[in-house]
Amino acid sequence: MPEKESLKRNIHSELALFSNYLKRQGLKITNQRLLVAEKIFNETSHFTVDSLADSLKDRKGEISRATIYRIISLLIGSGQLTEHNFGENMKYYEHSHSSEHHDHIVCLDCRRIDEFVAPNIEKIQEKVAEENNYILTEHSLILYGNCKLLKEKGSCPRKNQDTGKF
Amino acid sequence: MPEKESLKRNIHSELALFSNYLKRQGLKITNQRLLVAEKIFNETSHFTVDSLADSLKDRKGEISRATIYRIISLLIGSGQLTEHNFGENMKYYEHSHSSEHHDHIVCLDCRRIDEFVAPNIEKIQEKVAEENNYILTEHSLILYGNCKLLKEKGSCPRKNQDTGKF
DNA sequence: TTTGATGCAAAACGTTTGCACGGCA
DNA sequence: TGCCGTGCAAACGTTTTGCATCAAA
Repeated sequence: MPEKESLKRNIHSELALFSNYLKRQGLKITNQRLLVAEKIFNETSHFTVDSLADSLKDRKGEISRATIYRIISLLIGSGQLTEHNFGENMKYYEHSHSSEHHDHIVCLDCRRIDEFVAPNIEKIQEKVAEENNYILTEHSLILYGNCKLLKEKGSCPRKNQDTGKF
Repeated sequence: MPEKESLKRNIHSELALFSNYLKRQGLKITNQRLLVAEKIFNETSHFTVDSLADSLKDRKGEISRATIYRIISLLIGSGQLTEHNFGENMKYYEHSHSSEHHDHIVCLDCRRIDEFVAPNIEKIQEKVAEENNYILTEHSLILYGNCKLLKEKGSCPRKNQDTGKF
């Protein structure tokens, strides 16, 4: 797929989407909201509130954590942000691109998070839900393991640049 | 399967297993450890530290939360307890019976948690891990939805004894 | 001008830990 | 007796909230 180009283009339409959402809800379009939303739409991977706050520090006039949390709620409400629980004490977030649904595989060595798509699993999930008399609305599938390549090298360089967290 | 009978029998062997584990580790066998372990082995479903603490209140001499947390760690260490993240801020636990591995389906109406077994999914997971160059060590699959039966009845009675979460 | 948004600090929440006391081995 | 386990309260890390101030509409 065409990478950089379509990414840039999407950020504008994502911001427009978000603005429309705010208007529709009778909410105000503020600098903070646009700034945080843009930052999030530019993220290429999974992030935490902590890492987001860090990456926003250089912006003129820091944005408070309280505000970041509140904006994250809004973006989840607008359907543009997805929340993940990777078994830690803090939440991870991911810009929900309109692309295909995916699940995650997490390396227990270095906390690297990879994505994969498994249409077969999705189908079976539907069947399972049906069998159990549930109407399926969402799911969370996380695989945990160790990257083979890292194993070969002994351990991962990222393992030691540890933030203390994942 | 034969229900009540085998359950009772298992609790004794589970307690023996736990005692042996403690001895092997050079740890002491205390009243609190036996009491909490027994309570957990008697649980038929998923529970939280909160619900566990509640159900232990009537025992002579309450057991402190700190101790409960510490005993839970031990039971996870002995392989007799499994920790789950169901997307809430608190952890759920489940006595890991030696029975077949299962995954969970959670009702967003009433927080009911059902279990299911899907060997096909397990197989695909192995394949996915292989394709991504991971050695799979564990996984978490949670389906979220609404029980059909509850839908038919309008809503679930349990829905209103809400804890405010989910 | 009006009302909602922000920043700050404090609270909330589940969980962990330091420490003095108590009980198993 | 020695040493580990316990209970208490305080600490912790993440997230939420009350409130006075600020800015979008």
